[in-house]
Amino acid sequence: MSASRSADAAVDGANLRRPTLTQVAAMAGVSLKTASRALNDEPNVAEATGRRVREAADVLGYRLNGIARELRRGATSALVGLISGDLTNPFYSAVASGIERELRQHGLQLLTANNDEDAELERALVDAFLQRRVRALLVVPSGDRHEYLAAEANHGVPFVFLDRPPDGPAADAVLIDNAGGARAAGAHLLAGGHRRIALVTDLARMAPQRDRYDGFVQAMAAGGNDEWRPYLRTDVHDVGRAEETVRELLALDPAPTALFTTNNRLTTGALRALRGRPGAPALIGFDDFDLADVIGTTVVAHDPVAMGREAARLAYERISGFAGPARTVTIGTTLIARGSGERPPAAPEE
Amino acid sequence: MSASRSADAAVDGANLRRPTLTQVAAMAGVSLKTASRALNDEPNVAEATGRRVREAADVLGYRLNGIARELRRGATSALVGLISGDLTNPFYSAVASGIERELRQHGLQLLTANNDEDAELERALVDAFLQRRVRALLVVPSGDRHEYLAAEANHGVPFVFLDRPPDGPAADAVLIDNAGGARAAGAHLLAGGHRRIALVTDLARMAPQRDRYDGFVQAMAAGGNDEWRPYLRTDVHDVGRAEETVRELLALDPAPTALFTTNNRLTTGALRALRGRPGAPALIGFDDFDLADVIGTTVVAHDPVAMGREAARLAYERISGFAGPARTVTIGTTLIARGSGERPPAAPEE
DNA sequence: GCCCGATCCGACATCGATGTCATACTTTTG
DNA sequence: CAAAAGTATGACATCGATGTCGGATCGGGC
Repeated sequence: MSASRSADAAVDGANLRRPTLTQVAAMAGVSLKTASRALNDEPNVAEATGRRVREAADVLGYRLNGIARELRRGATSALVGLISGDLTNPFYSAVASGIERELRQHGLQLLTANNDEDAELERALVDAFLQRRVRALLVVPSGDRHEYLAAEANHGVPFVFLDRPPDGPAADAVLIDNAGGARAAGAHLLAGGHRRIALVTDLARMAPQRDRYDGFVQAMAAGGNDEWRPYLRTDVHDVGRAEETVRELLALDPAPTALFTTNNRLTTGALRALRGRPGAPALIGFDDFDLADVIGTTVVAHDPVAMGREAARLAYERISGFAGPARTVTIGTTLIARGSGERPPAAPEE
Repeated sequence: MSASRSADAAVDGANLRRPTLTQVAAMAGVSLKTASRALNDEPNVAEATGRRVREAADVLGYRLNGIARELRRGATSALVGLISGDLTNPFYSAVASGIERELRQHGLQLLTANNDEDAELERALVDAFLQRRVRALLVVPSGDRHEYLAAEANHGVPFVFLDRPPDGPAADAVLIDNAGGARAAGAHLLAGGHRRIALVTDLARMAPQRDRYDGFVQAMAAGGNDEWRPYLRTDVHDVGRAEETVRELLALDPAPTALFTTNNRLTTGALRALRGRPGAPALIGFDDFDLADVIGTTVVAHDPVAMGREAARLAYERISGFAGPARTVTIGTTLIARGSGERPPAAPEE
């Protein structure tokens, strides 16, 4: 993850070297250390001396070299890394926003990277971040296999997992009550009189998806309903496929009278498929989204910004010295009825 | 923007010190330099020696100290900073995503910070980033006053402005064809037979808003329409206010037959106000958004991910040594008709 | 007129890596 | 077989800041 050769080569030509503290000191006619003292507002610097130093710094356009300072101060930066999926997914960007806000209060900076949902890349990113000496690392893991973190987890850099539990060593985590949310959705549809309920899920290798599946199944079992099984569709990963899948489901005979989509992407696909369709089935989506109120979509909502905030909080506590056992924070869900989930099953036949 | 005292104090207790190269060398029974050579795959290291060093590194859990390396290599990091508004706004997160993807190809890392639309904070962030020795700085300025960058712009760190032109020294910029897009929207509504067109804009201190206003006015002038003036509402900054404002507009007599909202937030507010309203006015929004197709909202679309990509490209060229004059890349807009902008004016009276 | 503590300042070591140069030991080569 | 060339290694300086410690200066108190 270091800069490519071509960049390294070119930079020398482009970046005029910035003035160093030594130069400032020279211009002010004082020693290096005195200049340092003056600019850091340390005590025991004569008024006049301080002024001279500050003036010199100003004239030269001096800017402290944070890299050198960090090295001297203990080789640990004020950075916290976040590795997640693409920020164009509002879930990830909301999480990032929550993290950033919380970190800022503690003078920490957020470094973001996209794992492209690729475990190999993710691993490389972790490595790069650790080399950068981040104070903590927040990860929304791409898949399930992250034992590779075991080697790191106990080496002093706190890890916090978001949305997916660590499967290897114990580590702090912030999770969503996936099963609970899905149970609520299932129960809500059953209560509405639905039996033929289609379940559309994303990749089963992602733990939250499995949990949502489980929750839904529990609700069905509790309601003594088995008619949903023919309408199960798993491992649907993008919006386009979701739209297609829902179209196919609607073409079945008998068609499902309700749909439960287990994340925002799938819900988007479903909404596209349902668009302008008379007698559309009921729909509940996991994850709230912008304008769901306008569209009238019933969702299982949770608070991704809070997730980020909590994760950052856990990380900060570790940074500050907390050494207790791994903790898990669970973010609750709320079913928000907006109409789509309350549509009754269509009359038996046409 | 350095870490707070409390954090600094606590860390010492928490972070076990990571092993240094010197320790690895000692364990392998070689000199510091030889260990360095071995781990960096430099030539002239005996096979057996290399193995011993790598083993020692492995056992100790050694991880190279990027901070020290950077200091030695030239005190310039592989980081690029982005200062923008809140990532929960999909516009900013899309921009960030485009930037991140482009940078990654060049081995650069993105450091993000939220300016909270506050000029003072923004300034502090710029300072913090420069101290961190970022290779380039991408900024979506909070306001118009950013002359404070003048001092920096010519000190070797390339600046790229996004969405708002630099008002001080010449610098690279990536802008949207705001006036053009707004003209198109205005013309589209006029062509649809509208005369009483409401214009709802965000804070006039933001250049893009002024440009969109100007474009709209040009379209009106070209169409010889003056009836829009009573329906102008400016400096509407959040979703709630936008919703309110639109409600008020609709209560007027005569009510406007069409609306043009000049960014995604305002459009969201308008959609809320219009929700379930029979005989709703036509609506065009600036900025495309998720599910606009489902809702059927006509928008002036552009590509924020491309904006990010272009900005990162400009920055990378500077980093690589390009020293030519400041460049401006303009991102085009497309009017996407989805229904809301094509609703005809209501019949004269009820 | 001398001692003492406070104040101001600077020389030097240090953080953890890499670059330069010197050196010991091999291997080629003429 | 001696000279030249090449390989493997280490000692030391260095990047730009901060921490330690000791020296100079100054004002007061006796």
